[in-house]
Order: sequence, then C-alpha cells, then structure tokens
Amino acid sequence: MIYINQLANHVDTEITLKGWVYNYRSSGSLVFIELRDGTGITQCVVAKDEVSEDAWEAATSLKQESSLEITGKVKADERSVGGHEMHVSDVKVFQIAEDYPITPKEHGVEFLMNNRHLWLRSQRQWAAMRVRNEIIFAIHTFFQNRNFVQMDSPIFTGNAAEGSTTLFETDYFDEKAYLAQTGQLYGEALAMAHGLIYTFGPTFRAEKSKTRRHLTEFWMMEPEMAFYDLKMNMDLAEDMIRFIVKTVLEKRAKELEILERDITKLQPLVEKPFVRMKYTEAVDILKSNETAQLLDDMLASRKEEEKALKEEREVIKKEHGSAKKWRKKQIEARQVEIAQRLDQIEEDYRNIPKWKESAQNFEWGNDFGGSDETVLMMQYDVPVIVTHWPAEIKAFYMKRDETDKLALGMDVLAPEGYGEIIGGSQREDSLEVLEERIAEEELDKEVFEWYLDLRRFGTVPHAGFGLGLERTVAWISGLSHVRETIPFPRMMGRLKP
RNA sequence: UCCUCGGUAGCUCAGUGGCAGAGCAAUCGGCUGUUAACCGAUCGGUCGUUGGUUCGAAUCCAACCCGGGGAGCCA
Repeated sequence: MIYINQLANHVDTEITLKGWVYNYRSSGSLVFIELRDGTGITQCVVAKDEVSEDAWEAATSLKQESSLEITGKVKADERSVGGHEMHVSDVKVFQIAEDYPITPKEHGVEFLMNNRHLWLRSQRQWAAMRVRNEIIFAIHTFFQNRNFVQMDSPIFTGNAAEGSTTLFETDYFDEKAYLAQTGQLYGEALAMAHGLIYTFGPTFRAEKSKTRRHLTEFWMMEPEMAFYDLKMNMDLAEDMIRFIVKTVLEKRAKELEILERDITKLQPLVEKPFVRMKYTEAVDILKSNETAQLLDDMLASRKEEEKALKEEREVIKKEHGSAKKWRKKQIEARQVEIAQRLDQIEEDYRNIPKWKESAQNFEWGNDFGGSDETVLMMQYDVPVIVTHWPAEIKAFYMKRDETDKLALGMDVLAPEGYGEIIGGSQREDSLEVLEERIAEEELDKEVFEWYLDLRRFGTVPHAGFGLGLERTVAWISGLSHVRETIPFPRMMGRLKP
C-alpha cells in the first residue's frame, strides 16, 4: 500500500491510493477530488478525455466521504494541498456515500458532538488526534529512557482515595465498587517494588462540571518515584513537559499548522526554565497592585478593540451594498467574526472586574479559583509550578514542611489559561503521621491498611504527580475545549456516541 | 445545585406583535484548473414542548425539556 504522506517518494510514477472523498469539485469535463486516506489529503484531477467511460462515470458520481481506489501519476504541484497532485487514469468506487452529514461548512457543537464518530474524519480533529498520539508516545519515550516501568493501577476500587471527590458507583457482585479517580495510592505500592514507575490509564470523576476543562472520563499519567523529594519531583515534571513540547514541535509541525496553533507561544518553554513559586508568593502576586493594574490595562485594551471593531463593522456594512458577490461573502464572514469577538469582549467586561475582585480580596488559606489561575498565568509565558500549599486544602497523604502548616504539594499551571495540568506532591512517609491524618479527616482506616503497610515495611521518602492528558493535549494543540482532545469524550450529559 | 446565554429548513443563522426568510447541503442543468469553486433553476418548516395574554404570537408571559459557557470541585 502507498499512502498520501509518502507521495514525495513516488513523483512521476503511477500509483494507486485507497481512501475517501474529502471534498469534491467539478468543472465540465474536469473533476477535482480531494482524497484523504488517514495519512493526509491530496488532490486528484480527473480529465474526461484521459480516462475510460466507466472511470469518468465513477468520478462524476462521487460524493463527500465516498470510498474509492484511485490510480494515477503523481505530480509535484504547488497549487495543490500537500504540494502533490494525482493525474488520474482510473477510478474504482467501493461505495458512494449518500448525504454525509458534516459538510465543509460551519457546524454547531451539539451537532458535531452527536456526529463525533464522523467528525473524527475532519482535518482539525484528525490533527488533534495525531498530536495526542505524539504526546502519549513522547511520555512513554521519556519515562522508558529513564528506566521507569509502566504498570497499571486498577480501575475498580473499593474506596475513594481522597474522600472529597464524587465517584461513579457500580455494583460489584453485590458489593459497592467505585471507578478509580486516581491510581496514585497503588502507584506508591508499585514504586516500592520497582523504584521508578508510572501508570497511564483512564480515571473517572462524577462531578457535575460543565466546563471546557472537564471530562467525566479522562486519561492520567502518574509517575511515582522512591527516594524523590519535592525538588526532584519538580525537576522531573519540568523535564517531562519540556520533552513533550519539544517532541511535538519537531514531529507534528504540520498538525499544529492545521490546528492554527501559534507555536511562538510554545517555543519559550523549550529553552527557558519554568517559574517556581511558593503558594504564599503566588497569593502576594495576586493581591499586588501590578496585577490590579494589569487587569485595568486589559479592560482598557478591550475597550479600544471594541471601538475599532465597531468602526470596522460600520465601514464594511456600507461597502456591502455595492460589493461584488465574493466580496459580500467575505464581508459577511468577517461580520460573523466581529460579532463573536464582540460577544467575547462583552463577557470580558463582566468577568474582568470579578477577576480583579477575586484576586485583590484573595485570602491566604483558600484554594485558587479558575480566574485566579488565569490572572496569575497572564503574567508568564512558561508554566508556573506552585508549591508549599496550606495543608488544610491538600490531601491527607501529602508530606508537610517543617512548620507542619504547609503541604509539599506542587501544581503545574500551563500558560494561556489552560490551567492546572499537573498536581503532585512529596508523600507522607511516616506511619504515625499518616495515621493521625487519617483520623483527623475521619477516613475509614480499615480501607487504608494496605497503604499503611507501605510505611510499615521499609518506608522511604518518595514523590509523584499526575498529568492530565486531555488538558495537556488541549494546551499544546491550542484547542479551547478538552472534548476535542479525546476520540469519544465522556462528560455530563454526553454518553453517545 | 446555582448563575448566564441559546433552541426557527438536513446544517449555519436572520427575523422582537401583522404573508416563514437567506446562505450552504440535496436534486436538475451549465462550465477544461477548481481550492469552503462558480452560475441558473428546483426542493425544503411541529419556529424545543405545554399552557396563557392578544383580533392576531417565531416574536410577549409562565412552567418544563434540551444544549453552550461559567461557579463550586478538579487533571
């Protein structure tokens, strides 16, 4: 089989491609077929007087997503997508697809989600899945090269790991079982067996979150390392993220281009070190005059943008009446764009004062809200690692610093408002302290006995973290919603397809 | 659970009290270099549902259903 992404090796030779019609245009005795075969898209040109009557009949009967086999000579052609073109000598149809629902026009979210099984064939979705795959492969490469062993944590568990989150309950032979919300506690057991391990699998959260950052089923990669402290944990997380970003930039440039990703936003973190700060510093920054000023400036720049957009809208509105048809379309498209941006600005007007208030009045001891993360991250072009959190707002298993007030947790926040992509910590390694915590939080000690064994039999300092795959894919791809970063997203109210 | 925006043709939308509309898709015809091709014609409706106000409701009111964004919670 020859695939479209290998066309450069077959210029001026006759080959056969198998695939689907991505788009179709005809012009009298010429037919242009944009063929996709899973590896890419190329244009195939069929000329009536160069093919048999049967082949011409087949070519003119094609519709979007029809499946077919095309034979022809590969030509280098600048005019064509991908830089190559097929001069067709024969066309064989597998099936003519009738009324493919997703046309090359715009569609709404609900419609596309209902047709997710078909939407995956579209260019942007295709590119996003390729980036996802590259990220997964980069993660495995990174850890395998460092002698980590990939092991799997169970999906059915008998108890919640942290007590706080809502879990999916299932019936397990008349016993209650929950779908795992993290593999971490198991990861710790595995690290005590192999030293360096990572788990990679689906996790489940039954929270009723309807936002662009949440799924009920998502994939998490969780390394756990014996003899690692917080500093080593941070270094590992930073090295890993840098490796992932570097790899995607190198190997998936074409996909990032399809996704219209502004890669200058990713390049800084290939060379620059990440920003590291303690929670207390982060709070100071949030409450600072500089942050307040930044938000005021943001509001002012929105006002200017709004004025400019409204002026532009008036100008093109006048032009519209006497414009030629193609220009009219261009104007109409631009008007939709302007309307959308104005809506966004309208929302910013409502949000920015709230963000400012939330940041200015932030009280030490609280967890950061979504807006606080955004406001903090507006000030950096590389990820920020926040450590030393108030112990009360962090999980019982996190080790505390010498003051006993601060947990040695770390959150890695991605730039551009993508939020928390990593949460991790150095783990509490003292049996006594851990027993105290469990009592304090009124957790059922019984279910943690096996976990406490890890502290009874050769306990060591250790640390680990969890990387949210979909948030990472969204950030690197520049996608605004995690639902486009997984083939079949599961979220509140969405179980099909 | 709460806040907020929305639901009109297969799709994307316009229509804010007085004849149900446009573009795309589909169907037919035209065109030898198209790039979301273009040009002409045809087809296409339970205006989310139920009830109310009104001479008259897609439009106003109420309840409910469904979806988007956000809060809380989190990766």
